[in-house]
Amino acid sequence: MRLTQLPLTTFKEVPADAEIVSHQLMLRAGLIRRLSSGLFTWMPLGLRVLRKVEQIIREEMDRAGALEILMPVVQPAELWKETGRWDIYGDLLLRIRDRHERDYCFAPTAEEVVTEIARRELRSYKQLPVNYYQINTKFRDEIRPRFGVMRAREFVMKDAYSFHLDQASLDGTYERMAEAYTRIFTRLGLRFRKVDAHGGEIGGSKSQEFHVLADSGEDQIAWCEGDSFAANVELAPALPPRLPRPAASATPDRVPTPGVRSIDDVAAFLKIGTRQCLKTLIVEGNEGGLVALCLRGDHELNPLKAERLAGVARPLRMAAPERVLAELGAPVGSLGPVGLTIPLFADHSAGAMADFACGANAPDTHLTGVNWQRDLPEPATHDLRNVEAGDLSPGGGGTLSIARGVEVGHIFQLGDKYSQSMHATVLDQDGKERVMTMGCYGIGVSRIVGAAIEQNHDANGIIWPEPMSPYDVMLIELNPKKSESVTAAALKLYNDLQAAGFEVLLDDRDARPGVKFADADLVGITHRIVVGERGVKDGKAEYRHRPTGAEEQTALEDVVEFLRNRQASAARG
RNA sequence: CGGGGUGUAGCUCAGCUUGGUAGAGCGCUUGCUUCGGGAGCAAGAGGUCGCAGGUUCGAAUCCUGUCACCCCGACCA
Repeated sequence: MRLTQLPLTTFKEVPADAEIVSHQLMLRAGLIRRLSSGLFTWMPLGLRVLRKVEQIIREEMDRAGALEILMPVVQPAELWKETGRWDIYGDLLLRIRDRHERDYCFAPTAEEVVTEIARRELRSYKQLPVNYYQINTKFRDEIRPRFGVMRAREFVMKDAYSFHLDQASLDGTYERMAEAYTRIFTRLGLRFRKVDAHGGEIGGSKSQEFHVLADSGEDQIAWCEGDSFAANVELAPALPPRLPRPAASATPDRVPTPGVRSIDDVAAFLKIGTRQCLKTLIVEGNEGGLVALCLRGDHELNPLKAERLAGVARPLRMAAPERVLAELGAPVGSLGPVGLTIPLFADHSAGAMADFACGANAPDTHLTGVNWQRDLPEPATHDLRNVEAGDLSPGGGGTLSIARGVEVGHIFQLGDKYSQSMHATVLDQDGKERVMTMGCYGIGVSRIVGAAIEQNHDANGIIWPEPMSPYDVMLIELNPKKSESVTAAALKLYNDLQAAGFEVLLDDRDARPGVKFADADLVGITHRIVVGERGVKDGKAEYRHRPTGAEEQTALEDVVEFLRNRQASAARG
């Protein structure tokens, strides 16, 4: 493709409504254009990237034995009513009505439709297992779309659904999908991690997520180098401290702390570390009352863990500050476990504290030198906090590392949640009707494009992992109007490279060199070849590798060979 | 949906407090000079100031309503 034929509009300035780099760069490089909140047009260059991602996914899904189908994006309400999700799914589901006043929705996912297909098509255990997949548009009416393509309302997802007679078969396909995903993200050239996850609202039991590592990621994941432990921080168990609680040594004291509220304030005011402070959080109980949760001051509450406690409301809700003040007689900033009459749960680490500071349950007052057992009853301890870097791994192999990630893939074992309610059955060996068991496997295709940029960019622009690069080669001819020999050399290279199977983007615009270089960096194509008067005189072209910035000269007639070697060495890794 | 903020040229923004008939930089068009990391000069095109009401002799500016977008929270590929 010649740039004179492709109207590429790039921006020097950062669009005001884009917050994260990937969104900014995608807009600046002309990959996408926003139509409306959470709705984007994929422009020619962006679409090429999206298609490359799709293709790799398609190849690996096919290799893993999955069957590609294409389901409607508009789905009838009746199916969703069968599983009950018409009512449960809520406002995320975009509902529409046709001319006959019949209800439909725009697919946020396709369990219902695929289960409908399966119950019609699959009759015998001999046909199982079957794994259907599609790469298709989804719509979720997110409360707050943001981060460009990373959380759009309309997006491209690869969704797969497998059907089995028994758990063993499901386990097998689940593992094959985990392997396929690992191959996909490896082939895409992304740094990623597979972690244990919780199933969310889709239901089911076993579930793992694939995260592209990026500092801007919304999720935190924890893993241990020394063992196989890897989990979303939501799920990672925090082990009780190894050392027993130190003996009480301080004498209890009551300290006026006017205006001191947060743990940081308390620690600073008392001139102690936040880990010497105990924080008391009040959440709603499941029978209308309140429940207290105690954590070490430097720890963070894990809501998922807390809502599993007996007596705690699900989902977890923090108690309103007014209610806390009214029922406990102290504002949120001055609470502590001493003398509390509501049910109390302490995190393991909180239970291991000695001589700690905490609120006194009186306005603007704190206690210091407090000790369990001596000053208040021994608490029931549970795992209530998020793990932190340096915590012991539950796998026993050492300590945990923590990083941020963007969730780009999620695999689940669904069990019979959908097949049961939709009565998707086959006959088994004994001629008995059996409800199939299911797995489902998603990849956020369009999100991968954003995540890849989050992970791979510099001050000048995007740095595509080679497999995602919209073109193989960015060919730049410098000052085309000035020198016919340059134009001729560039054109010959353009044709030769294409004949050799390379996808080439030729910058034949009548623009200044600086503009071309800047655009090339912004767009981020892996290999760049410059043909200019200087080099052409000596029969040379100049090569530059976008990811490393490494430059080399090569004879014009050797460029094809040169790039072949480059690609080969990249493929070897 | 709750809280905060913004809507002025394709993009980034100024002008609004104190009403007087629309601006800058980048981009775009044309010409000349330039030409190896976002050129210079000159001449242009381009905006019913988000929309609708209201106040006023007069509204981008003040008032009311409305819509859109962005940020913070719960959700997720």
